[in-house]
Amino acid sequence: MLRLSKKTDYALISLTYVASQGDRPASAREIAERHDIPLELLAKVLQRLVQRGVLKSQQGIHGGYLLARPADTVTVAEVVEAIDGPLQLTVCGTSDERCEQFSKCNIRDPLHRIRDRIIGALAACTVSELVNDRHDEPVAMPIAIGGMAIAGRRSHGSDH
Amino acid sequence: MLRLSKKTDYALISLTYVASQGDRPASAREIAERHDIPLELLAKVLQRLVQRGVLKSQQGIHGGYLLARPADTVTVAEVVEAIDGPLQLTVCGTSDERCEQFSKCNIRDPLHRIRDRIIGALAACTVSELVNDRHDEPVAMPIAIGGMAIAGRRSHGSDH
DNA sequence: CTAAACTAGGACTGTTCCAGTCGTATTTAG
DNA sequence: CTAAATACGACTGGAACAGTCCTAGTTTAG
Repeated sequence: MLRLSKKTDYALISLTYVASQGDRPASAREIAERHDIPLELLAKVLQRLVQRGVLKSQQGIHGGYLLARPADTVTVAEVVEAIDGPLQLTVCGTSDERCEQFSKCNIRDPLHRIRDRIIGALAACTVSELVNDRHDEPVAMPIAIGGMAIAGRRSHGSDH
Repeated sequence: MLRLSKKTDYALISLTYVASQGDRPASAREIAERHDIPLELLAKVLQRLVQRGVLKSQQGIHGGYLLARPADTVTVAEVVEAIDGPLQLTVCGTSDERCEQFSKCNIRDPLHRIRDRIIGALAACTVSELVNDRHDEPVAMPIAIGGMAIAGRRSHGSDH
């Protein structure tokens, strides 16, 4: 354990990409294809980032996502919490939740301090830094990757 | 995600307790009862810590576990790695393992740096510190004498 | 020598929770 | 009106963790 969820991973990848695109809105489909991420899953991640005020969305046919705030104000810690919820090192909450073993737990406080330090490590990195350190082709946009990129269209109500 | 496994949690609790008992070996049963941990599961955790050279065991009827090294040389990072294996923030390994999305991943290096910082946070805390900060009834601790101290089993200790 | 209490360790089951999918509604542009 | 996009809830599958069971080997007491 002690790893990021895939959703959080996808969120960071997406934010980095969106930030690298400046004012041009990036659609979920575009992000998914460029990074090999399941579209439907990615969509939910992006929507949650919108709810949390990290991204803003533009609906409609030429819609997509943009950063809601400057890239250097969005920390990795914030993204992790937005997707996975508050960081808890153990099941018996980090604060004052109750668990049967609570009173018998001899390492509550030190663990709490370690948690704070981990959050600190996550908070020390912003999306802006992610963008600067990425190694990513800026906007090449390969239309055909080993065949029809759009071939995987899902069935929609054909003739009715 | 981004939480410790129960096993790691149990390992830290056990090490803290074992360390607090000085030269008296603590049995798996004793640790399990005092902290409400399933005995069989705990046993495997302790065995792994022996294999990793963190604990040493004493077999036979009055057997149990002792620290294999001074408490201030055992870090939380080491315990986490002993139980959960090497820390990986994402499935596509932190180093040079391969995953399909690897080449398309735009946040590899920053994530790697964050991982190092987290390990640093874990390495900064030793079992010795855990012992000092615990809030645990020390169980009648005439350790200096060693040998005969048979700690009574306490079923419920509700402090605070 | 035998029984009891312990460690050692493999095999097995149960369960949770993440990852991914599906279906449908809504918005926007041409 | 239709196509392409966001929005969102409900559902399924599966991997990995959590926990159990069983057997073997070790040491001490009587």
